[in-house]
Amino acid sequence: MGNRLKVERAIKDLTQAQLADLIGVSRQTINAIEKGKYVPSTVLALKMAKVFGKPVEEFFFLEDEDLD
Amino acid sequence: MGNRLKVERAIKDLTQAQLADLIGVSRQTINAIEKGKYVPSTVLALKMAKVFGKPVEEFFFLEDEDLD
DNA sequence: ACTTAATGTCAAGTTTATTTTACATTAAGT
DNA sequence: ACTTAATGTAAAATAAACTTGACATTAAGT
Repeated sequence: MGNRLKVERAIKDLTQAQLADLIGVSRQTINAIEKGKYVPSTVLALKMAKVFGKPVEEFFFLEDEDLD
Repeated sequence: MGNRLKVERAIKDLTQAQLADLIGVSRQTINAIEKGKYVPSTVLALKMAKVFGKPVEEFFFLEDEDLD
């Protein structure tokens, strides 16, 4: 799965730590997700959508490797 | 997190087993998600969005208990 | 009442997300 | 060059997602 977290954070002028705080996870979790190290839960994705003010699909998207 | 999976399945006329097959998980996983037993990964949510032809937010949504 | 498809559920096991702590690296400002 | 904020990364521990297999319950049709 690909993501545009860095860009969305930049738009809202948020550090990884600030975003982590806003959605209630650790800073390392945000970093790992942003780096594509693992896939967040849907609750996390929805919380981010709330913070960024746009739908999940605009910053998380399926890639070839995700297709069955 | 709440969901409208049962309704979306009905619209597409899909059984839990068929949906499971389409997105590459077990039938029990679909059942558990539908029953709110656990929260799926964002990849799963995006795959469902693809099957249902609508954004994630239309069938998964935050509830009071999800708010920090 | 019988059959069958669909759904619900449970237990045990594996994999993956997430936390905490801690330290290294990068970027920016002064 | 120095300081500080931000980011990257890693190891160990815990929690949660997901699988498989198996069985119980519900719904619908005949």
